[in-house]
Amino acid sequence: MVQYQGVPLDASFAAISDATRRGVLEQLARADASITDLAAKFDMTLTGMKKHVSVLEHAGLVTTEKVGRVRTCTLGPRRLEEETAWLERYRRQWDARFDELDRVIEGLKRKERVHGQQK
Amino acid sequence: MVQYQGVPLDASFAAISDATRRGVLEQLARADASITDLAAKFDMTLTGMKKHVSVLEHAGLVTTEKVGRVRTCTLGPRRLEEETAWLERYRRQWDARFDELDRVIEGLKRKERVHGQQK
DNA sequence: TGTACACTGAACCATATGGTTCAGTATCAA
DNA sequence: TTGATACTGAACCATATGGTTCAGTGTACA
Repeated sequence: MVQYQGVPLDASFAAISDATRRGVLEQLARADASITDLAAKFDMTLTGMKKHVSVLEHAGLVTTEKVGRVRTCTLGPRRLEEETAWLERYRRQWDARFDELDRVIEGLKRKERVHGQQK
Repeated sequence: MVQYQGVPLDASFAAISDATRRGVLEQLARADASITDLAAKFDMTLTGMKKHVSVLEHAGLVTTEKVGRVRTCTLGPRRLEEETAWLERYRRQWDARFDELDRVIEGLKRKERVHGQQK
């Protein structure tokens, strides 16, 4: 099986499998924000939001920097390129698989016709 | 915030956040398989593999049909289109965000130059 | 008929997840 | 210096996850 060497697909797909975290990413795409900002926006405690941000940070999707009291969150370096690539490859395989099935079915139909003629 | 009405992004992203399940999908892209086949391929008990297949099935990524003793697993109807769309939209926002940052930085540099001249 | 096979469900286990509260620490501002 | 703000870490909770074993049920086949 393919090993996806060092590519943390697990971590990033898990990170974006949560609606709150997807929302945080979209928010940060509009503007940087503090933990307090995000906690307010998503109606959650600071501690709760901190955990979500940590998950996103570990997945490389967000970077943070603390200046004074405030930790500012920014979109991280990763653009979900490997994830997009995986999905696109999967879709190509999916298409290929169903094209193949179509051919198999066509083959069966053809055989059926021949069979019918032989009767 | 966007609501993704009825679109089970959570379920599908969670489903593909597991390496075993991604492997199962790739396997099924090559050929249909029984639970026993998959369990053997991924060195797992039947019960364990059944659970993974159930997760994929609930996410609409796999369909199964039991004939006699054997449950055959096939790629499901969903091609991860919504998921791909979400990722692509995110990447566009990411790009836009960093273009904007570039402009801001350019602006600061320009100001800095003007400031320097005023001294 | 009897035996082997393929799956299924229940129960269990360890760990992770998504949240909270509470008790800090550090910083800002008056 | 005092008080408010912003975060952080520990502890806790309920539930989910990823796996197992064990005890079935139903099917195929000699």
